[in-house]
Amino acid sequence: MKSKATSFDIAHMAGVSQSTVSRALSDSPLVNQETRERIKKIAQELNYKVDKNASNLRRQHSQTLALLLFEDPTNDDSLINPFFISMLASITKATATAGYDLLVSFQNMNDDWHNLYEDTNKADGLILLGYGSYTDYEYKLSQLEEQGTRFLRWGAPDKKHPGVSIGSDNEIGGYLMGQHLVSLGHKRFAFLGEANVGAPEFLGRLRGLKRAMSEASLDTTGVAQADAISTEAAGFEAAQRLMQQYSSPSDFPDAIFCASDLIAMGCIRALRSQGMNVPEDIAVVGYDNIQISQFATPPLTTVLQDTLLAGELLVSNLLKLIRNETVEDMLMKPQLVVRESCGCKLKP
Amino acid sequence: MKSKATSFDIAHMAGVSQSTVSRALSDSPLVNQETRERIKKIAQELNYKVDKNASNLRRQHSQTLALLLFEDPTNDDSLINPFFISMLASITKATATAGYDLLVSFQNMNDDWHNLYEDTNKADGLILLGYGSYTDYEYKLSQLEEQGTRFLRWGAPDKKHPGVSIGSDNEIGGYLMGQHLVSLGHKRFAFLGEANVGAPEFLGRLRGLKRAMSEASLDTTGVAQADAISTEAAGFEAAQRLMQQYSSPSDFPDAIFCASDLIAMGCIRALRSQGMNVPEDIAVVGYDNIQISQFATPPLTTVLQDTLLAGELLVSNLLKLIRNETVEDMLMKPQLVVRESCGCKLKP
DNA sequence: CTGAAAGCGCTTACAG
DNA sequence: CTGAAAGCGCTTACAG
Repeated sequence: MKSKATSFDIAHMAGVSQSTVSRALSDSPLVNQETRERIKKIAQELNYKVDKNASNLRRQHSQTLALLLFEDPTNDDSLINPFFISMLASITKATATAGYDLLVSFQNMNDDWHNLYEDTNKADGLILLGYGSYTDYEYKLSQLEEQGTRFLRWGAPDKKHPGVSIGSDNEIGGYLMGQHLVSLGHKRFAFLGEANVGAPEFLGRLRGLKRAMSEASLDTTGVAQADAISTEAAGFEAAQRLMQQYSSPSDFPDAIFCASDLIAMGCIRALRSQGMNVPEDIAVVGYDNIQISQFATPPLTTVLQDTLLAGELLVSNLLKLIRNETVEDMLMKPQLVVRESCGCKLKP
Repeated sequence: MKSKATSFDIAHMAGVSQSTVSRALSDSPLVNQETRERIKKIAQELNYKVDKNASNLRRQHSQTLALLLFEDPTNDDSLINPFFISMLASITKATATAGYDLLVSFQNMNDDWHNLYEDTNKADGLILLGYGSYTDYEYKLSQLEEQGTRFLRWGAPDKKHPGVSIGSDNEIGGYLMGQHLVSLGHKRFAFLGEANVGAPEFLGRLRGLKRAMSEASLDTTGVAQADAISTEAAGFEAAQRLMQQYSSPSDFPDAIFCASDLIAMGCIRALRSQGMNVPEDIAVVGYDNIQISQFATPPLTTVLQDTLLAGELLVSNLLKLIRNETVEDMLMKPQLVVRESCGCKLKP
């Protein structure tokens, strides 16, 4: 294993100075075309690559972005939210397209965050990706801001929090779903998913549902609800708890709006285990349009968030921040995906 | 945004030399305890962090690992194999535990691989994670080896390929499943999944199945097969093609061994759409034990690969390689997970 | 235990 | 268009 070539080796072989090698390899117009080509050929033969540590140190930036994934602490590793995975994939892609590298780290919100990368000049900027409220972490966010760290947050814009955020409009998502459900003739609803300030996404979806109900002159006070984090198992349990709230099956809701597809799948399993059929006896819908939702039985009616676009926006806006351009909060509009679990094939 | 503090700033404030600051911060025993504490306190107040670029440049290593994920080119981003996701999570965790950072990149096997990180000193070693054969990439692997790049490959050990690999024993996995299926009384089998040299994992699973059949004196020549990559959609189509191979339903196999859980889920959907019930009419089993397999209808009998352990082994062995220790190929033993889709609740 | 100094491999003013 | 030189912020022999 021979030690790696440096720009001095190339310079020596090409009979030029090291500065010229550096310029040639970075395609500086300052260097003679013929010289440039000669240098590049030698570099290739030696399999020379610019040392990023040296280059970054000198240029004072790292040409890499860091992604901090905050998973619900109750989840174990195997249960990474599929929605995050799509985001991970699209962020990775967008980062590479922009010529940056990506450092990935799964963080616990309660962790020390020592590895914030930007502190150590390992990354030029941070993307924070997690469900839930950032309320508990305001101090950390303020600290980031104070240090001049460039970061972007996935989630609902919230003027109370430091930093810029890009998110999907959950209220509209819930509203679109509510409208559809109402148009199908459903009148009594239940909501499965945490509905508290710690889960602003879910809360927004519920709010949208209620708005659609109000517009259809339905009474929103009777919407039953049971807490669930975004897992299949939590959805299963929440559905069981929900059912116990009703004294008799005749009181059951027409439709259950689940705050995520994973919850919806657990809900359907719970209903089935009680002998109920979806959507014949009761409609169940989800949110996220995760990969398997279309293959569920029945295929899930859900709300799609454009993760591809989201990843691109996150990356391009972080890059803007790094270039010291101003960036505004953004809210993306989600889209309804109608399949079978809402009962639309049966009731209209 | 004030510019970041350097070790010289700390030194100035502490009234010591910069060397001492550097030593104190790296917990060198050479520095006086009281001095060390004073320096550390100042560093914390200034929110000082060692510049990794400078440190890495000086120490000639980056304290980071790179993960190159090779996805089946036919898949789009949203369809990342769930098995890979578990591996990603466990590798991330193991890397962090070892005090390293992780660079992640989704690569197309056909790409140029310019970002190999190790070339550019951005990473100390590489983990290659992908399904399928490395045959087409032997040249690139040799090149890696030639350059002295430390890398480890997930997959079946293959003496023909350069580098060390860590993998799961697919032949044993298939064998365990085959044994179980045979013990349940199934006699005629089909296999869903690519069975060619380009898919050594799948091939190994099929081989294991056939070994179990042979041991039970079943004729292995009659095992029907249809190609499928590891997606639900491919499983669906493959199952349809498979069924067309039989002239009448009475010829149908007793059990279909799918090369992955995703394929199995597609297969079940296809059978169901033809009016067949799983496992009453036909048993279907998968491989991987992905998250949703336990929630499928029916819950999937499958083979579990310990991704947590796999991630840890990949990281710890790569670290050994980096320390110039010798590392041997490893094969992990998979485990049978019996649920309902094999018909075990019904036939025994 | 501490400090002065060299040097990791680049990029980029500065001078020609 | 090219080269000599400075310097990015560290770590670590070397000398005391």
